[in-house]
Amino acid sequence: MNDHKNAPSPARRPTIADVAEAAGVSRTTVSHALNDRGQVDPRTRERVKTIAASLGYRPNLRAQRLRTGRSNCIALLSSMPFAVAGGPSRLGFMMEIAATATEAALKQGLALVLVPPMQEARGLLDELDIDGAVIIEPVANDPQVEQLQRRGLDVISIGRQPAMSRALPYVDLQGGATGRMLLEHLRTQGARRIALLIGEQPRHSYVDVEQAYRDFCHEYRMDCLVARADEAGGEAAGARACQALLQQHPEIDAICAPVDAFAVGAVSALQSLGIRVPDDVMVATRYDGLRARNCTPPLTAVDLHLEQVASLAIELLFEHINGSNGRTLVRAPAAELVARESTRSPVGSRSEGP
Amino acid sequence: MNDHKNAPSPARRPTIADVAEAAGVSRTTVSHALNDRGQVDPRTRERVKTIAASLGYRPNLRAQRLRTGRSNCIALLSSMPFAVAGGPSRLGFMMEIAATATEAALKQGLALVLVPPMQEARGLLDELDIDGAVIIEPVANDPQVEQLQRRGLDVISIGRQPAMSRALPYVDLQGGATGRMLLEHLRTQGARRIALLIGEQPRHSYVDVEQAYRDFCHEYRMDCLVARADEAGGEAAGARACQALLQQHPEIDAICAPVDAFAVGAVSALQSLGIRVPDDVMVATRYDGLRARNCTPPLTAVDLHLEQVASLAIELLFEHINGSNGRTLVRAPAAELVARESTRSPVGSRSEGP
DNA sequence: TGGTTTAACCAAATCGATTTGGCTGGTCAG
DNA sequence: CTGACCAGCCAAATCGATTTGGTTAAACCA
Repeated sequence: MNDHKNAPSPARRPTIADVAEAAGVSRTTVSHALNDRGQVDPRTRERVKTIAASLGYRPNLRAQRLRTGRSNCIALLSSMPFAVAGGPSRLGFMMEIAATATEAALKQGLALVLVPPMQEARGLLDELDIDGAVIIEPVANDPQVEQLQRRGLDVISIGRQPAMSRALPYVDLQGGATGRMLLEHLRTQGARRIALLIGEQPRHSYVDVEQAYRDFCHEYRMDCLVARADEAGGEAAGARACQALLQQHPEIDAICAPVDAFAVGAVSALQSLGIRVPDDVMVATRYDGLRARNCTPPLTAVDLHLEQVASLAIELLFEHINGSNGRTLVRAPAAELVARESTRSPVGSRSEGP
Repeated sequence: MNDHKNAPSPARRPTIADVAEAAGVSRTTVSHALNDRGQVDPRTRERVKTIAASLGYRPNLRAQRLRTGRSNCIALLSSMPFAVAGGPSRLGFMMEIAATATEAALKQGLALVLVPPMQEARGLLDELDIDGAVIIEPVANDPQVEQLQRRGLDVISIGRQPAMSRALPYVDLQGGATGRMLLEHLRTQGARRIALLIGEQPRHSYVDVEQAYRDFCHEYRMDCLVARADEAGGEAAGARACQALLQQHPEIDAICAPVDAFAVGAVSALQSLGIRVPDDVMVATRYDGLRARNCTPPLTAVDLHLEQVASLAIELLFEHINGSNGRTLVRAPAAELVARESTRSPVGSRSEGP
């Protein structure tokens, strides 16, 4: 049972000590040789590398991490409840970003772990051995962000964290410009009394789009009609908010609802009230996901270029992990409108004659 | 600059030694007390726990992992090229499983890292500090599986690994039954000359569905028409295969294409040939994802209950990681047909009379 | 009383790397 | 010839936990 020096146990992975012995040098020299550090004779360096390779040596990651204090692992989280972030099919904003981010991360040698937006995850957040995190559209004073920062981790966000004295470094999604684009589109299509339906939470996209909306209303001398729904309520909350909105303001002829779940909820509320989309009321949303495309009618939305956004986010986080001189802001590529049936001008299908 | 014993540096996280000193016991006792191991006076145990909590002590994960040899981290991988697994929007089978699996994993205290199906990931697979992995529909002699097993990691698969003397433990997706269901549905809808379009790779779902198809053909005295396309080619490959198939066999009145990318490719090939779906040729697929639903016409597909499949997979892997007596097989819940326009019976729109 | 058992605790080894702070012996300037 | 300097190498400390193999004193038994 005893392992004698000259009877190496067959299954064990070779360690740096094995390489050192085989090469007839010290562990220090092996470490230096393999990592291209320190003063090592070039010939020795080569020899060590060859021997290490022939032994199939791979450094033990756990040991390396304990010593260096790095885990080469980052987390991706969203503070949106899954009712909005994922929906029944669990595919949405977060997953779309996750798919690209994980690729981008691996290219930098980082593994990406997914943290689902669920309550139980909170306790487990501290158990995660990570170097940093990307958080999607955090709210002001986001508890997850605070929890991560308390651990001294680098955190960056996709979409600015609103109302913070010192915001996280972030990828700017330019919510204002995107909102403006949707509103202009609705107006071009003929809408004159546009309402805004956003979430209650202090999220950058709501704040920015609301500002854009107010500016827009002011310019065109339109009444400001802002309704709010609770994100956790998902589509149903959107439907309720829409219903209340129409009761108070039956004159509305378009709804801009950046959250896709709210937009879809609004459509179903409209339809159950016998109001036609887009003929009577147009609907537009921001995130161009499964929901927007599968809606009847399909919803006009915005291509945010999430793939590039995700890559930029990983790059940004990487900068901050490696030295503290990373940028505090990266601009996402300009969003593009994807016009669909839900905002089609009622030409020809108009219910009233000229 | 020196840290004197009585001047604790402010930022440093407390270690087990700090707790030991504060409690006036040894590190051993602290470890035993906190982990409910060893012989420790119940009063001491309580006291240590209280002190640890008041100091905000959390064990260093990297140290724990080096010592215990566990990382509490698992990987999710797919051997399907992204052209099929994800597509342009990167949302698909893998991401749908990922979303649920990451939740299920966290509940077991495991972090889940996503490994995208890309070539560059191969080199990085060895850098991943994981206890085990879930692989989606591996092919026979899957290189990723081999790479993981060489490291001595536990690997389980979603969908049986075909043609292996000793298959991985797996969640049985029952490809045969699912295929049978699709074929029976097509027949019920009036199809009499059904072709099968599958991938070239030795994947369980192809093998099983092909077997089911051959049995089906035999029972109903139908000709066997099996076309194959290369997964890496995505929709285009499906379209080409479909085109070739119809040139040779213009009598075909239905196509069963388990891979959604192939099915969508087939539809576009049919349409460009002036063949109507479903009136002239019906199309059905297996994975009910974005592609199937967004296709015009929407494709009949199968609800595989991927959420439950993902949870079962995590459970299974967990069993194997904790002791070697895990089950070798778990059955997925029965799949359900989701009938859509692509297989609607041509009642009323029939081109030929009775 | 002498000997065995047991509860309670601890010092030191251990995991496998990196890093600090040396120690050599040779070269070169003064 | 002496001291400074440097290339090349190594022993030991270090990271922060867990685990092994004790020691001590009290309890128990014949």
